[in-house]
Amino acid sequence: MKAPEPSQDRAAGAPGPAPGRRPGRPSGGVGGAEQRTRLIEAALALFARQGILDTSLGAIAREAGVTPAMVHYYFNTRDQLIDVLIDERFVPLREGLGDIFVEHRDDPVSALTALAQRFVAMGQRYPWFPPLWVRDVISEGGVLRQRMLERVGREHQEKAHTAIARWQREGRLNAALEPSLLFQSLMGLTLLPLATSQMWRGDAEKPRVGVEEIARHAVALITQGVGPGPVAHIEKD
Amino acid sequence: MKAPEPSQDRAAGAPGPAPGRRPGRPSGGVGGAEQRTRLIEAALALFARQGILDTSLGAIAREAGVTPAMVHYYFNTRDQLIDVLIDERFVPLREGLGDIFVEHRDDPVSALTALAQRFVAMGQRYPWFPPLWVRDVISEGGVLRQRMLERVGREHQEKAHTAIARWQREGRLNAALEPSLLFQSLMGLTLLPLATSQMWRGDAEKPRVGVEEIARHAVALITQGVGPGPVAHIEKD
Amino acid sequence: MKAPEPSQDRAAGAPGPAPGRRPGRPSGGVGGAEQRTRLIEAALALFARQGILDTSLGAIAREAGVTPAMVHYYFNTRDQLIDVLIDERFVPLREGLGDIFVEHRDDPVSALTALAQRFVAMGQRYPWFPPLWVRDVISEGGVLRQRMLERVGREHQEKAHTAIARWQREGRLNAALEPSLLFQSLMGLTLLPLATSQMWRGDAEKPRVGVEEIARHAVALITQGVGPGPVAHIEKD
Amino acid sequence: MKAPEPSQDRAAGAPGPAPGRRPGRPSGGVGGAEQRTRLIEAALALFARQGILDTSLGAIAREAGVTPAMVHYYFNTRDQLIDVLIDERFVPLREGLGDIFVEHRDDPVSALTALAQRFVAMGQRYPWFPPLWVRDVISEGGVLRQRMLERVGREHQEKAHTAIARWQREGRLNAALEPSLLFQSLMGLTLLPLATSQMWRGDAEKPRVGVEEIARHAVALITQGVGPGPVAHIEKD
DNA sequence: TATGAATGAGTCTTCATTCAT
DNA sequence: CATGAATGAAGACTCATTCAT
Repeated sequence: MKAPEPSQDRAAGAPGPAPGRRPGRPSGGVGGAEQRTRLIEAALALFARQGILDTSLGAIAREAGVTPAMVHYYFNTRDQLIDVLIDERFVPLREGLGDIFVEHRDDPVSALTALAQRFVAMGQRYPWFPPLWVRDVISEGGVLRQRMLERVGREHQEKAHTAIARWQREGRLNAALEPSLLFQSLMGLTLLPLATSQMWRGDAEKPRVGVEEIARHAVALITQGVGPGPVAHIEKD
Repeated sequence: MKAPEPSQDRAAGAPGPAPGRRPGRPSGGVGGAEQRTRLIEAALALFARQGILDTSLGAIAREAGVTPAMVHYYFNTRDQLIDVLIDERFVPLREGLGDIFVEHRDDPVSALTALAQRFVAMGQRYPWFPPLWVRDVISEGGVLRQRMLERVGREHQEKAHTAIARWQREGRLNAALEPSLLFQSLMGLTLLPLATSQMWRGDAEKPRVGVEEIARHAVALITQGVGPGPVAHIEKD
Repeated sequence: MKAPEPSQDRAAGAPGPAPGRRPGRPSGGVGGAEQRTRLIEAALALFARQGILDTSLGAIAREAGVTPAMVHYYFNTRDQLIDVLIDERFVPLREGLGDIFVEHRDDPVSALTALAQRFVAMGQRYPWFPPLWVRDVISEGGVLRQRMLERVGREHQEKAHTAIARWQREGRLNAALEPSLLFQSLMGLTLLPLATSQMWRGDAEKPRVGVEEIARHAVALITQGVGPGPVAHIEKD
Repeated sequence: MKAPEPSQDRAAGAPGPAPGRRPGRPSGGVGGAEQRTRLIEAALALFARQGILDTSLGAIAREAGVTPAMVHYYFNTRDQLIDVLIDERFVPLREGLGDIFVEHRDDPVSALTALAQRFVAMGQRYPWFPPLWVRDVISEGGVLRQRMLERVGREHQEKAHTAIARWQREGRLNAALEPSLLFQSLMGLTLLPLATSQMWRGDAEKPRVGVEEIARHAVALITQGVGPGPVAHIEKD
């Protein structure tokens, strides 16, 4: 209960000596900021592996080698931890994404190709990204989905849609595509296989399909479709 | 986890005898098998909405209008409920999928097109499928992923890979594609947007992108790629 | 975390046989409503002894010989338990209180005397009442204070004030008294000593001042004041 | 306990390094004794507002603008802080109280009147006193109750009882009163309304009943009782 | 003098599961 | 066939306290 402030029966429970230091690094200093980073990374790793909702703070603490109370010490609440993750790790990922549209303003195919390659590179560099994107960003009810929208808005998406629609009107892009789906398709073609392959886990067996293959496959699909490609053109000619 | 925000479901009527007398008719028979079906469907709906791990048996019972103990009565354990779901709902979905490869043996493009359309149709008919596929089948650590593999194996996939590779050798399919990724790409292009659009929820406002658009977009992408298409080329010529 | 619905890592933790029945009455039936009553009474006893905020649900459960989870089974949350207490135990206490004003409409002194005696009787019959009144009703920030106001409102108080003010105008009541304080004074003169004396605890040593003395003292004070009383009048005469 | 409602204090700035850099000046010296006094006063204010058991050391530190560790630095443990409060703030309040009995040795009515006025004055000067008296001194199980008894004993009370009893034997005081209750009655008539009125809180809206009214009411009640007073009687004659 | 870091214990709450009826 | 009662385990969060710096 405790309308404004907690703690009960406190008088009853004597302080207790609690002499035996048990877990974690009892002392020997790690440095505050360092510990915080360690926790953030542990959280990202576990969130990617198990999903956000299904990862307990205790699990994160264990992964980082500290007590669960430490997680609260640094982030106060689970929600705030997630907010930190979004602000410090997710939001920065978007950086420079818009530039691609600007640079390749007149060549949509190369723009989308660059975008696909960028996604793959991101997924390789930040292995937690693809799984989290799949599970907690695009899934309805995904934890990050709502928060990202709150924090970041739809601006970026809208811009992309506009650019795509323009290209279509100019006859530079397959007019049968749905502007609002293309972006997602690109991410799906790249991040989905990255999320599935366990390559980002240290202990996994050698994966059959590597980052290279994923990038090549995605680019091939978006540039040429599944058909036999240039050959077909030649034949047509 | 469980933030301090009051759980919506809890408010609706908790397990205890507390206030609301609880739903369902206490007696008056519904018929065993019927009840079982009702529970399975409630489970699918909730699993799709919230993810499997984040749906409690109590929530399922509430959704179906019975007591939590009933769920145990019919399925014994949580794990067994999931197994039932896989056997009775997921596995059947695969049925007839192989036929497409046979029917379109000599025309891979139309085969893949048919496949894409099939996925969209499946997603439309079984609205729980796309979200569950995204969250719990392809996501690493997804609950269904491991079990599906145990129960179903990779046979199907292997067969598809073989067919695709053959088409590539025969020059009928873009050779730059990765056989083991193509199938997943197809599903991604169709199920991903289906999972994201809330169209499967009855109470959602009219979505901007409907099933039609998703199918058309996917087909356009796989058949022609993002480029302006052969027609444009011809015109250019 | 868990936006709408809880439970995490559940998959990881196997059910476990939990063979050893430990506390409580493992079985042997107590009957639902009976248990509920038992819990309410345990709660009242502890709340009276330690205050509401400082009594943990665990303590209540222990007092009633059940697991803490049982408390939630019957009351869902702490707040709801308190609401039940208010509705089922506190509110009924007020019953018939207004009648006193009606019965003694023309004799304020006997009305207030009756009121004082009524308070003492209430405190004797429901030993949890005086301590709870002192700690959680009149104390600012007291848990019951706010809730009682929400549920019951000030109606009763207002009525009493009006009656008192009328008596004063009619010259039947000491005009120097403050109408809005008189009611509280009466309760203070009766419930305060009842709250302090531990007589309501079974294990206390024989108290020096019993219920009788408290009632007599309060009545004497309000009817005659501290002065030597009738004697003075006689002398005056 | 601690209901799900977000603790107001927590929002203000939790212990962790989380977001808000924390209050106070990190360095720049305030002077030890000064700091100690500030803490004592913060503690008194919060204890009065929320009760002793329900005020965390962290809340006190925050109120005083220092780190929670500082509280320990100055007082070692929670219990010792309370002891300091008793010794330095509560015990001194008693000072000079006995003199009243001596001064008005032969006029009990004016002695008790003076006493009542003294209580009101104390409550006005030390606004933390009435709430703490109600909640933590008179309430059974109140934190201060036991400690006060240990540190101060019943001496004072006994003396008062003796004086009162003597007056009664001498026919100067209403013989129907209970000596051991009179003192408490006096405090109840004065401190109780003082504790209830939020006047001691700076931000409260103008209270209807001020210190003046409380004093007048208490004096009127103890000197004349609730009846219309001797005057009325005389008139009747 | 002062504080950041860290922890163990405790609180409320939820949930899967069991069992007697 | 169905359910109410009950429980153990776990999770998030708070807090008093310690300690090295």
